[in-house]
Amino acid sequence: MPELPEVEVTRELLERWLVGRRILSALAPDARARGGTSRRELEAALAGAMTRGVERRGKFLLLDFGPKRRGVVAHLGMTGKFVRLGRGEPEPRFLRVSLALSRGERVGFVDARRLGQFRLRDAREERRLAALGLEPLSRELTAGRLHQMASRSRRPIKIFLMDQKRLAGIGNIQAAEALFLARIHPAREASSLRREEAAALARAIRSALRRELRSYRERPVLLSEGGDADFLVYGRAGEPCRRCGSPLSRFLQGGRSSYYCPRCQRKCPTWTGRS
DNA sequence: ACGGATGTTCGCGC
DNA sequence: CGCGCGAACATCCG
Repeated sequence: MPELPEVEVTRELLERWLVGRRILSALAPDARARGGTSRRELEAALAGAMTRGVERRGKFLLLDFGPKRRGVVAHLGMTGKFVRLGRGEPEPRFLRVSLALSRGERVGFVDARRLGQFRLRDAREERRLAALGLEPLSRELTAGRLHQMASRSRRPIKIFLMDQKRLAGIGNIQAAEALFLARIHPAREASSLRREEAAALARAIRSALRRELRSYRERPVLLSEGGDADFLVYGRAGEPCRRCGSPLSRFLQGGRSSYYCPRCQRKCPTWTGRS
């Protein structure tokens, strides 16, 4: 599930696999889902490139080949992943882009559903990247800024959290996990959050992301196998809440599943301290 | 067998 | 501009 933590761990992998190594040739039989760079252009631009660095912005991965070459912007979508193939290793299904390195090694972008992207950077990509909101793991995320942004949105807080123009990198799973940690009901209107709730939420977001990062770093097998880490609430409808034991609930928000604990995450908190 | 759900983003309407 | 919905795609599950 490619949200910020998985994308960050993928970035670390790509850094180890690619930085300082030359791409001898590239094959992109099926790199584009809905527009993007043409196959010829991609292959021509990547052949001979030396990878200088791999960055992450929100859920986007950026390959840097130095000032003389166009970089790559990649997005995992829902099913995208990067794999490393040794000499003679058979190609996996749904291989979209393959980068040949020395010693017969290859790094491949695999994406069954083709909702991911692997494109050369251009003006349009720059605009998309520039439109991304703040990095939730950086100092940019403060209680004050979160409260200020939330106070201007009438959407449910969970939908708000997943808006990449506000915070970059949070998806359906991490939104559910963070709201559980902060004890906030996912359907609460964003602008109704009190200052201390926003502060708790800012801490919860960092905590949920770090927890997930740790889980992927410890067991990177989860990445390649597409397995799930164990979540606090996501995907656990009917199972007991890890905090209070009540059965967790599921409902639809914007067409996507939301999970929460009806006891820990009240729509009308009774602890506001004002009544 | 078939309908519904699955982590994503984008573009189109209001 | 804010917001909600459906599309893009392929697979899996009951």
